[in-house]
Amino acid sequence: MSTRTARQLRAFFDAMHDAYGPQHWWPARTPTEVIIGAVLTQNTAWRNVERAIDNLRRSKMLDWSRLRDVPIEQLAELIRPAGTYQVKARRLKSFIAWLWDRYDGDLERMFATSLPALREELLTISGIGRETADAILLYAGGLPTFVVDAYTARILHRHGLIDDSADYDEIKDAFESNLPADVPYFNEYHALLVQVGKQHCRPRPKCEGCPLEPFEHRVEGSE
DNA sequence: GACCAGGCACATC
DNA sequence: GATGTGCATGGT
Repeated sequence: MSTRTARQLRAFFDAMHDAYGPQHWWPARTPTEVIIGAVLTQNTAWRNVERAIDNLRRSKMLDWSRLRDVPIEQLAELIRPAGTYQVKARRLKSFIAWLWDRYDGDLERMFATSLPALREELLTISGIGRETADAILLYAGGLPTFVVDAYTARILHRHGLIDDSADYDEIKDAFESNLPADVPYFNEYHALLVQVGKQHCRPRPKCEGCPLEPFEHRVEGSE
C-alpha cells in the first residue's frame, strides 16, 4: 500500500519540517491579497511583490471594486516594483472582469464552486496559468490542490523522483496521488519546498547544506 | 554586468 | 506538441 514514492515524499516533508518548522504561508493577510500576490509574484521575487502590495494598500486599492474601477495605467504604475508591470496590470484586470462576469465580484461565491470546476474556470483567464490557479485555490480558497513551482521540479528531479521532462501536471499528480488531500499539509509542503529551494537548491551553485541531502541525490550534468 | 526571481501568453517550427 | 521569446524591476 505504501509505495516507495509515497514514503519518500512523506520523509521529505518530515526532514524539511524538522529543519525549518512551520512556514506560515501564504505571507499575505487576506484572500484578496493572496490572489493579487499570486499574479504579481510570477517570475518575481516576493520582496518586490511586497513593495507593490504596499503601494496598493496605501492607495486603498486592496479592494476588488476599486481595482475594477481604477484605470489600468494607474494600476500598472502602483505595481511597478513587481516587474513586468504592464503585463501584470492586464492580468489583474482580466481576473477582475471574469470575477464580475462570473460571480458578480463575490470571492465567497467563487470559492463555493467545486475544486476541479473552479480550477478549470481559472485556467481560462488570460494570465492565470496552472501554478497561479493552484496558489489561489490552496492559499486563498483553502482547497486541497498541490502547488508546483520551479523549485519543486528541481528538488524532485535532483532526488530522482521525477524525470527531467516531467511537466506540471505529472509533478502535481505525484504529490496528490501519493499523499492525503490535506489542506494544511499541502500548504506547508509547498512552502517548505520553496524554502529549501531558495537556500539550497539553486540552479547554480547547485545544492549545499540541504536537509534532504541524506536522501539519494543527483545534480544536472553529473548523471 | 550577468544571473536570478514562488510564470504566462504567444509565435513559430 | 515542443521550443523560443518578451515582459521588467530589484537583489546578489
